[in-house]
Amino acid sequence: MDTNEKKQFFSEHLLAWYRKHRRDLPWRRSRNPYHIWISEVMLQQTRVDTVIPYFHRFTERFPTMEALANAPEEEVLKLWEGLGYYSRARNLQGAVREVQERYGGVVPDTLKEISTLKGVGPYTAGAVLSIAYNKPEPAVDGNVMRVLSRYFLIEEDIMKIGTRGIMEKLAKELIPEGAAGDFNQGLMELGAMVCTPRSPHCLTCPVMEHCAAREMGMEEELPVKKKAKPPRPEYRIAALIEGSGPQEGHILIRQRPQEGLLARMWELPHVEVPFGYADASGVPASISVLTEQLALETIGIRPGQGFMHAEHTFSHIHWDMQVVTCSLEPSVVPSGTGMLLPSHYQWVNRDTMEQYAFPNVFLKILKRYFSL
DNA sequence: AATCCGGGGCC
DNA sequence: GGCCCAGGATT
Repeated sequence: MDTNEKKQFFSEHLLAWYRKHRRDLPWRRSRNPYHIWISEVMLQQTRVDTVIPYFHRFTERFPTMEALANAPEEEVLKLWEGLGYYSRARNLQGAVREVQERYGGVVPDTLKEISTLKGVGPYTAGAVLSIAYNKPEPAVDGNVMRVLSRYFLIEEDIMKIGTRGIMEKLAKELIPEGAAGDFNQGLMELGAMVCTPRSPHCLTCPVMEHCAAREMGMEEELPVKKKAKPPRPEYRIAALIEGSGPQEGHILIRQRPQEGLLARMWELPHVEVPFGYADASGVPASISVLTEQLALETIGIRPGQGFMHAEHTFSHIHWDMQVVTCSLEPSVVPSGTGMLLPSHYQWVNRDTMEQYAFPNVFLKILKRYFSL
């Protein structure tokens, strides 16, 4: 059997398998390019089970591009809370506004145009074009690279930028006439359900007969993937600043800067401390770093007790955080300005905190504090 | 080409 | 508790 026959076998059997075994997912009930676009952005780096409830809430609140375009950014961020990679949400809203203004409210159906939109890279472009418009464009994600690397025994490192190009060329050749959407979804469905990273279910695979990796007994060794660098550790101390008087029952939170890590999300005031300050015995030393830093922002605090320890891993940073309760102490701040709250600070209680978008690590701390 | 961006599941 | 998964933007 030559290469072309293997390709044809693959395309035919995969397509038939998908049409029989496809999962009934919310976004597969829609032909709305906007809804399909939302699902593809949410599905970047995020598994199906996690995305489903977010997709329902998001499309219910923003059923049309007009609704999303006109919404305040904080509300979009709040609906994205917990999903991570928050620039996806900001880019999506920006791109939808662009579609409203530049494309008359219609998601573009050409590779050139759709690729100019914020947050729409080669994968998302191919996915939306093929699924929403049935255009014969490849949509190569991690699932697809795993499936193709195994079936065709491709041993290039999939973390390399050039490997994706090889995969896209191959994936495009495989698309059956008039069935781009189903075929691309089938490729991803196979990767998710059968051709899994570990312990692939080869015995139920529709293309096992001609899978090169399977023939060689190499299915577990593929795809080849260079290991990522471990995240660098950062030691931090965070303050649960408890209000008194009119602010009884409230905690002070602040909004992060416009750019960078967790941009514009809300958080507990906290500072990075040097290594060695933040372990259990080092808490007293790190507290003074916290007090001094907040004093510079005109927030005077008197540290209280350790409340909890929290860890959070990003792809490139690991936060190791001690959380302490504090009370306000205006006298810590020189020149008596301590009672004026900087505008990016805000008091919240267990009810009003619902209005602000927090990264998961702070959400956990606040929920425990308020016994939610 | 390398780094910056979250968060969750599996064993 | 350690390992794996991984698109897009930026530099």
